[in-house]
Amino acid sequence: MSTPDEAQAIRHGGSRGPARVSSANLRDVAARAGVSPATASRVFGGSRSVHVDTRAKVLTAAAELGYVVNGLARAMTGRGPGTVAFVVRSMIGPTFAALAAGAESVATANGHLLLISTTEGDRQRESDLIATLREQRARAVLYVGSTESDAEFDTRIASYAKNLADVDASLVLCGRPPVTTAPTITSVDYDHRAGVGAGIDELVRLGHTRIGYLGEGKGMTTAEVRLDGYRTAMKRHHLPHPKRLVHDAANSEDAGQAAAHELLSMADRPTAIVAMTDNIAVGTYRAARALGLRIPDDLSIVGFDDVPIVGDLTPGLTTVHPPFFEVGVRATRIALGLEPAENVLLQPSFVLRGSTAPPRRM
Amino acid sequence: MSTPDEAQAIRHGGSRGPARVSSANLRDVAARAGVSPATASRVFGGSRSVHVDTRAKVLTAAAELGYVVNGLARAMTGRGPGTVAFVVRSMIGPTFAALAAGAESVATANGHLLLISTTEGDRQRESDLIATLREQRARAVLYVGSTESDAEFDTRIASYAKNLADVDASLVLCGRPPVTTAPTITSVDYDHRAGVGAGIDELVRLGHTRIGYLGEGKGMTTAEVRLDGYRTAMKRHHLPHPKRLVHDAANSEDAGQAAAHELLSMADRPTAIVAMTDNIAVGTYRAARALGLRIPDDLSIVGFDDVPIVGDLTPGLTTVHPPFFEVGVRATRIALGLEPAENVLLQPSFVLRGSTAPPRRM
DNA sequence: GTTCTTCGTGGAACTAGTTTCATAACGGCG
DNA sequence: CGCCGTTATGAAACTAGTTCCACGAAGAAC
Repeated sequence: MSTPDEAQAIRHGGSRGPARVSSANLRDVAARAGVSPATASRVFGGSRSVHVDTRAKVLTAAAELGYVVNGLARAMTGRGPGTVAFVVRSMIGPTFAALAAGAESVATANGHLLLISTTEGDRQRESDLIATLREQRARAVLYVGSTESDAEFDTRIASYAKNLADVDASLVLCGRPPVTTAPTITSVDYDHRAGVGAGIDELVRLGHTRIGYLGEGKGMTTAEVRLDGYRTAMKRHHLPHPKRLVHDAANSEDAGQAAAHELLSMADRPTAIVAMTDNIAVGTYRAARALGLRIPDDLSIVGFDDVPIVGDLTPGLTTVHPPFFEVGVRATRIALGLEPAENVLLQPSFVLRGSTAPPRRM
Repeated sequence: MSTPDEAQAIRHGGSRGPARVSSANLRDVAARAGVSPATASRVFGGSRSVHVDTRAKVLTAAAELGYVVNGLARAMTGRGPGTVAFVVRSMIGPTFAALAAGAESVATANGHLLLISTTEGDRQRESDLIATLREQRARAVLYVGSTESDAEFDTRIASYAKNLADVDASLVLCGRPPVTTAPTITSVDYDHRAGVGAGIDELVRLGHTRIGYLGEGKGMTTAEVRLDGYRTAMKRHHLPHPKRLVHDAANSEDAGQAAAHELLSMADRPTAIVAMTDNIAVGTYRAARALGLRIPDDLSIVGFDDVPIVGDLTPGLTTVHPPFFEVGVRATRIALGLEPAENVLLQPSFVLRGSTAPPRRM
């Protein structure tokens, strides 16, 4: 049916298709160099005990054949770079990049590669992804960001952790609190409560007593913790924080604007607003403008995230700067076993700009 | 020296070290199910021709052993997800995320994984990275963003392309112009010249004749193309564009501020400034404020990149919105061979906001 | 009732490196 | 000069799946 020659032709000339017939392999190189595959392997594997002349012969043969070590085959034996996976809901958004950059720096420094995947909040996609990462023998998985705070999620993440542990991969939560029902899963987070608290401390210091809050109230971990930070701080200062002062707003400028408009339209509107995120704070700027309120004279605003450019708003937004890069670094270090797997809670810094001032009528 | 039992113990209990002894492999599963490895492979490989009963037996055995397909071994035979690599100078910065998101969406949709690596502008690191990606048999490499525009770079990128082609991987330039000396390397870019041109058209329409430019002038591809867009548009409108109107500024707010300060301190200062990037534009806002110039009354400003929040500055920044996501999508499609490998030049959109107005003294 | 398919399955040969174990050669030391 | 340790190397057995080829059995067509 096909002569050897034809077969040869097919092997090398095969037009397309998945017929990935990489040019030369280690055995070819070894043969051409007149050594055994074992010796050739030693040359590329970095073993010291290869005679210089032999090494030269192998290297020459490799160059002549255009040989490239097959990392996939190498990976099977545990050599070569491993992968660290960065699993996040969405790449768009300010918080992602710095966190990923931190993770990447550690991964790279340790000879690993960083895989980034988004779930888009889709459970199926998420679980397929974990399955794939398991199969690909990812060394570590960073599960990044806020998620639903319900029992179903807790079960899900616990099962991911277990599944990954089966293949010696670790799972680290990143930028979100630990899961109470699965305390063995390490979390590297920053102190949302302290961040919001710092904002409120400053507002109280300035003399504010009616301080509103805009943000999601339920369902997402980050949202809940930040709201709790508001309530806790208000309590600490013995200030009232009735439900009317807390309006629900998703993390977007438009949602923030709408919620702020409502909150600021009340007769006894607050003199200051703490926003769950800078996006919401920016929406609050818009609403305040639309209502003819001056910032910070008529309304003080505190944001959270310290998104770029936000300092150049008029006035610059007073906000909380989370240590995103550092979170990425620490999470990856823990995931790779470079430091003990203990929950980490990093401190954000408070960035005082122009959007906060004493209330007008004191 | 070691009895079979001890060996067994070592095999399974091996404390740490690289002794990645994953629990069960395909042969174990096959043995337990009483079938051949070939049949077991068919079950997991998705081949249709396996008897339902057999399939069930294999699946049961796999479950009992906690078997997880080894994607690394699978990858060797060309099956399983491939990887698309996203190579970028730095992850920090606004342009990166949307581009990566576009790339990821296409990669994921086609069953691939996205690897992200930064070079930090380090040649050694970059070339090591390409070598690694070659070894790992990445299917496609997206080389993202601006780079030095010198002959050395052209040589370098051409050699990357060749090296990658050796292992059937494609290289696509992404968000930067083609390399003239290596025309076989596909580029997916957006029209920087047209973007800057649209800004100048608008300024001219408003009556401006003295229009300055702030940005890097030489050395980086994106910078050169944008500056060229300025010069070309000015020429088209028969407007003077002497060197004095063009000040050098790196892509940062501080650099922009410094350069803008200089430019605006001239006696015959321009009535409008086109900034290479929004960062520089924000710096220009600062400089204008410091000099007591009102925007847009005393000075019109046009940015480039449409970074988030920039619309909420006072006034909102008129700028150019590049189709980052789409660039990522198209580049990945081309890199994966889903569309013909032809250079793509996408059109940015012009976003008219409040930082542009007629000059005061016309 | 025989031939022709088709289905299900196993054996063995692939994908490509790494590593253990054994052996040979060589130099140093007694 | 012989013994011992080191170095260099190869054969073969690993890492784990996939797939071609062949064979038997069952059902379908003639």
